[in-house]
Amino acid sequence: MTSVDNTGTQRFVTCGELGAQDAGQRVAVRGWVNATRDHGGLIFIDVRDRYGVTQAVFDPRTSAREAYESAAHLRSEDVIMAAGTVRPRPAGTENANLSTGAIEVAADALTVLNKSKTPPFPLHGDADVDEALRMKYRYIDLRRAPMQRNIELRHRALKAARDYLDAQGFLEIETPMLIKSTPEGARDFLVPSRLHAGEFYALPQSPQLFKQLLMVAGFHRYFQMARCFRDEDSRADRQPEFSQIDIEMTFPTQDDVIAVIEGTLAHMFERALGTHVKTPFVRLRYDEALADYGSDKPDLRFAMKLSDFSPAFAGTEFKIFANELAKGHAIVGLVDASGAGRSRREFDTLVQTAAAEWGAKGLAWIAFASDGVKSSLPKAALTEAALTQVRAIGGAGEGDAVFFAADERAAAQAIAGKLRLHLGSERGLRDPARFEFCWVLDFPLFERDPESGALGPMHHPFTAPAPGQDLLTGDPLALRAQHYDVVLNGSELGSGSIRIHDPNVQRKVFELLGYSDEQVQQRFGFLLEAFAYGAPPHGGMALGIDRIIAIMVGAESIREVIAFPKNQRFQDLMIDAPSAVEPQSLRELRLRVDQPAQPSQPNQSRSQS
RNA sequence: GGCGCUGUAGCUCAGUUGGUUAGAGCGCCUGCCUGUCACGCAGGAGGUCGUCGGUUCGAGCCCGAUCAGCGUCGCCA
Repeated sequence: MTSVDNTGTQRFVTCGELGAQDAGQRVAVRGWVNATRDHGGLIFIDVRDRYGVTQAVFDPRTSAREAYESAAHLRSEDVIMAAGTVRPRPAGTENANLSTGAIEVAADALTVLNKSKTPPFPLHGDADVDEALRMKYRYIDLRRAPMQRNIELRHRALKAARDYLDAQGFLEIETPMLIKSTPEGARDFLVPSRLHAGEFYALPQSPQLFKQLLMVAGFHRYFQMARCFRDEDSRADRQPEFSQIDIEMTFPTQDDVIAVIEGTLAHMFERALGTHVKTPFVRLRYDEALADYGSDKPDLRFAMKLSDFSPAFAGTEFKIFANELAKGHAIVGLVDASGAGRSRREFDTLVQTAAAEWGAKGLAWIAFASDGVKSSLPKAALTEAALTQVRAIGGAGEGDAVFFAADERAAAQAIAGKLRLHLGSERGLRDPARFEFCWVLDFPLFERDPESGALGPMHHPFTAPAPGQDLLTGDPLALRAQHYDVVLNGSELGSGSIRIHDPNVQRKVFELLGYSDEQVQQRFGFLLEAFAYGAPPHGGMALGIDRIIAIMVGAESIREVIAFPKNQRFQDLMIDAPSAVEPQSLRELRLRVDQPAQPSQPNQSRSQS
């Protein structure tokens, strides 16, 4: 092993910075062995770091003998330092795929800083490696170029958001992680207190109450890159801990908050991606979003709006539709342009998908084919008047197909909305490189739990009702909120609202939600107390960082943009968490576990050592 | 918690109707190779077919259970 000389005549450089202008310079590169090409004579070593790849060449005629022999034994992922002279590559051997492809380092010295075992999976190439294996060796997975890109882009985007918000007068303020558990909303992660045996902290589901108190405290404009924790059952693309850009401001109108969020997002996309985002974003009312797109987070990358076909079938004697309409339900559908050419089998598959995956009771269709009208519906439904109206309502012509879901209006819209997304994907209309933002406004203040029938907050119980409504008379479900969602490509990026600052209004809302005075006092007493000491009007928003970055980089999963994510069962396969603790720890906490300790066996089937 | 898919070499995957010694590409090891760049060529090693049980003369393949991973729904103010 040859040491790099320490004469100070060499310059340490990254693997991405050398170019033709550096020819003749004496340099040392440090990094990982990306690939080796041993020609028996010449040995090429690709050295990799975050910045790129640089080719080092060892030549038996010019390199020190020790260095040359050492180079012959290099393997993937060894960590080395190679020193030598930068020279242009011989004509015709330049590599246009590398930023440093015009030059190479004619290496005469080599230090092996650390050998590597053979990595458990290849670092280059596009092979789809088992995600559990990637997670167990996340530090290796993160060396791969796409992951390095994702993590760096995340940094750039968050830096852009910080810079923008700072320039707008927002202060970044941290809020506590050990807080009080409240039974509303998602399940809390609990942290036992040793000093107060039998009592627990909760990890925050969001800094919601603290940011409101910061407004009461007069900080005017607050933001935080906040970590949030929710102990819910796992689901696709959900992490037990996730990050939000949490924002709150004093004396805002809804438009003020919207302008700040639009500016923040536009700045993030501009600085991290180089993508110009048009502002202001399109605004949709909640009812309008549901009616046109069957979703409160519409994907506006394509049109294909839904229509209400109820009038077309109002006069027909087809029992199923007639019964639904008699119950006040709706027949919601959409036109599948040029869809009449689908085979019977394709139609059947769609109908089955609708039933199995979207919870549809049924899905009817009419195809206006060139050789006549075909349909899953019986003749009773297909009167000339009905067909004429279907064409008129949907704007359907020959060659088109029309789908219909008959159900309660909200359910029919939801099914048609899912079909819309399905057809959009099928037709390649959901281009991940396009970014279509919108706002959804005028949400209801409350929603009814379909099972318990109880009234619950649509957003959270601190959301202010729209002005000019009487809270105490009339249907609470008809009340509108000053609540707004920002949506990108069919994903909700964030939710916000103008908050209630009047303790009397807050009490009325709690009352409508059915909270008893004792419950309110116990859970939110400190908030009402604070509001009694001069609470300014305030409002804000929280943006889901992981989702935003995932959409920016076109990743399918937020796990691709989180350095150390947990798996679908919320385990960390690398450090093996969660895991049992020492009995002594439990004794100190005065806890007894009501379940025999499971011997920890993470990743059993794949475990190597 | 429900449902679905998957589990074969270090990695990605084949494996026919249940039938002799379970294969390929990449990786790994050895040798050759002086302009390659995921170098090339030759040879070699490497397997509890996730686990347990059952059916069978015989199971990678069929049946049951179980574990694990992923997807999806409930749930997530």
